[in-house]
Amino acid sequence: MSATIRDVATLANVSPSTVSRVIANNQAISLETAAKVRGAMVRLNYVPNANARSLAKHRTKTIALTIARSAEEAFANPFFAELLRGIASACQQRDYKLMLSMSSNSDWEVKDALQMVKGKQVDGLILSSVRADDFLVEALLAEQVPFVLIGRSLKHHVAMVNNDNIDCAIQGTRHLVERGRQRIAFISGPRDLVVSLDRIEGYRRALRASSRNLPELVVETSFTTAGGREAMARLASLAEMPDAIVAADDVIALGVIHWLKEHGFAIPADVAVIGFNDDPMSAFMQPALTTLRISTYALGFESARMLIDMLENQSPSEQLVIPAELIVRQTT
Amino acid sequence: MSATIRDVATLANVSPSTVSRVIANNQAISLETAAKVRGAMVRLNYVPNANARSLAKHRTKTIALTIARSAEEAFANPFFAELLRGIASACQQRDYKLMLSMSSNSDWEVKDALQMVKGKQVDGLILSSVRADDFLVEALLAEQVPFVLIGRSLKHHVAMVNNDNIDCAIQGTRHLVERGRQRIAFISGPRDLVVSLDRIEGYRRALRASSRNLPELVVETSFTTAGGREAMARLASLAEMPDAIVAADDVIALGVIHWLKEHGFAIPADVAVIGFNDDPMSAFMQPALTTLRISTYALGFESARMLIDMLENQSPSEQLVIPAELIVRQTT
DNA sequence: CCATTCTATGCAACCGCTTGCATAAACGGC
DNA sequence: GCCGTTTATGCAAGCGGTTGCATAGAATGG
Repeated sequence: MSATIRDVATLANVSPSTVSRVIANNQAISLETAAKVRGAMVRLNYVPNANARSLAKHRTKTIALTIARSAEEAFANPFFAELLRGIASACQQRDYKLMLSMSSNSDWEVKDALQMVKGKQVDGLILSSVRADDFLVEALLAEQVPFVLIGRSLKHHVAMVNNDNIDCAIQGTRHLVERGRQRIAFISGPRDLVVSLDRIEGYRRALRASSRNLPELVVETSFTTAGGREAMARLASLAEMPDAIVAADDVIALGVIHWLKEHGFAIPADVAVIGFNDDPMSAFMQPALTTLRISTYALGFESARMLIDMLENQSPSEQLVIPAELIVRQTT
Repeated sequence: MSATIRDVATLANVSPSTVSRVIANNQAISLETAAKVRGAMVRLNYVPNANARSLAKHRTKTIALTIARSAEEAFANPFFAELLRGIASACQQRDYKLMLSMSSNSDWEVKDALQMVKGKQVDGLILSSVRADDFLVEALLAEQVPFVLIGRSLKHHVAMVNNDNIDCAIQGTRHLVERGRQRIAFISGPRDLVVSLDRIEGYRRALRASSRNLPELVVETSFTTAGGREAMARLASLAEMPDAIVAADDVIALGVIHWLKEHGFAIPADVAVIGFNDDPMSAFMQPALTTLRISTYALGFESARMLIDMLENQSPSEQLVIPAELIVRQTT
């Protein structure tokens, strides 16, 4: 077994409390004693037991990210990789550990998240991909668990970091309207996610605002490349094919582009395409994808920072909106 | 504060030990008592404190994945996303939690990993991207920490799951040789990684085996798209430009292709390209990328499974090699 | 019917660290 | 030189579980 605080105490000829105070950088401890104890710690290669510490202090310095999809699917989308990058980076800066929780079904998700927090494995949660009917949010609120949302809740005022997805969709759609497109279709992600509802809403508003009486055309699919292909195929089988697509995600857009190329359509001449996220690959596609850069990394970084702030200073929960930007490239 | 085992005990009119035994599914407890206790647990919404439990049992049911790059870079490459997918899935199956540790510099990496294990936050580690001079492996070995490697160690016999990277590179290179290419260059990832050394080795062997006396041409870059572009630019500035590229990673290959298209080279007519990994995007690139499918997901899944097996049965450490497959698409 | 074994449960020590309170020594003021 | 502060450290009771050992009562056997 590894050395305990008692071993250190014995070696340094002090009491365990003193060692504990040295660890905590308590000012009451004299410099000589502290030095003596530190010496003993390195000599014994001592590392404090985090469990014992958490048990006594009621804090773990660990947060968890919950991803509300099955492990099988979650990371197929680069969005999560980017998000994680941002979160990990903030954790590193603040000396927090990061746990991951993924689950496919909603019950399991709630159970797992609650267990981690109530079981005192983590101090708080970051929730990604918020559903419209969010049981988890309600459960966490009921249990007074500190958490921050990536996205926004339809019903509750909670800490969150989000994009203005309605506005994003307006920007993207308006861009196509301005390019003179006549049949602008929207390919949405799953409609049980708030982000999907918001983007659909923005799309609709932009069309209505256009004063050109453009038809609304919304289809739903999953946030995958395959989903994009399939949705595009459905749209293409319509009486009149769209001449522009707003895809709710870059990977969907990738699928769309792939389908279009395979079937001999020119982009953007025949069909213009616009995506969401500005995934790292999007600049490198052929043709390079016009997209809404939502700063996924910042979303992740800020959510972790906010959560840790809440945990440490009990500072009030914020509502942060990360600005997005339309990146015009070759597909429009 | 949430309910403790004592609260449950009081409510159920038994001792804490009995409750503990019910939690552990101890057979000695009578069915009635167990039912009574379970009733009390749900009534109190009881969740055992994982810290107290770990402290007493010396086990956490948590493992960590260490990623030996800075948080900033690690997830730019879809390889890690796929890997994580596999690991998370195995953890879910076996009811383990997953922690993440990322670090840019080697000292920090060792410190962080050791701290997690010696601090009893996790029971074992999965190490990704093994360096040639692996301090971490040696440190872990010295401390008798359970771990499994993704990749292989040059110096130590340890639990690992790997591809036969030498063979992969041979397959890929031979494929180009057979297509009659004359100047086959290899773009490697950082040479301090074992995987890089192995792939270079395979490339060399394949060329030598070709009996056509083909020149060896190796350049090094990072595992990024930008790295691929830059490396290709370097190769193109040579007296004689290569007519085939083996890229040690699909994202590198993507950068190569991008550079080639921009500069008006036809693929594969002028230059053939082959990658490694079969990232999800690779099938969808234009032209679709020929690549070695190394089953990244399986790599992750198996490594977690193996680690948990070791942890639970003290079963001997295995050495697993995941087969790879050459996927021929349009770039060769 | 009593001794013996078995079954189900309780007691209490322990896992390793933190922290409120107590205290001895050092200090300062008069 | 005495007393009230201040300073540095120790004591011991937690934090919330687990588990070896003891034991009361039930079951078994002769």
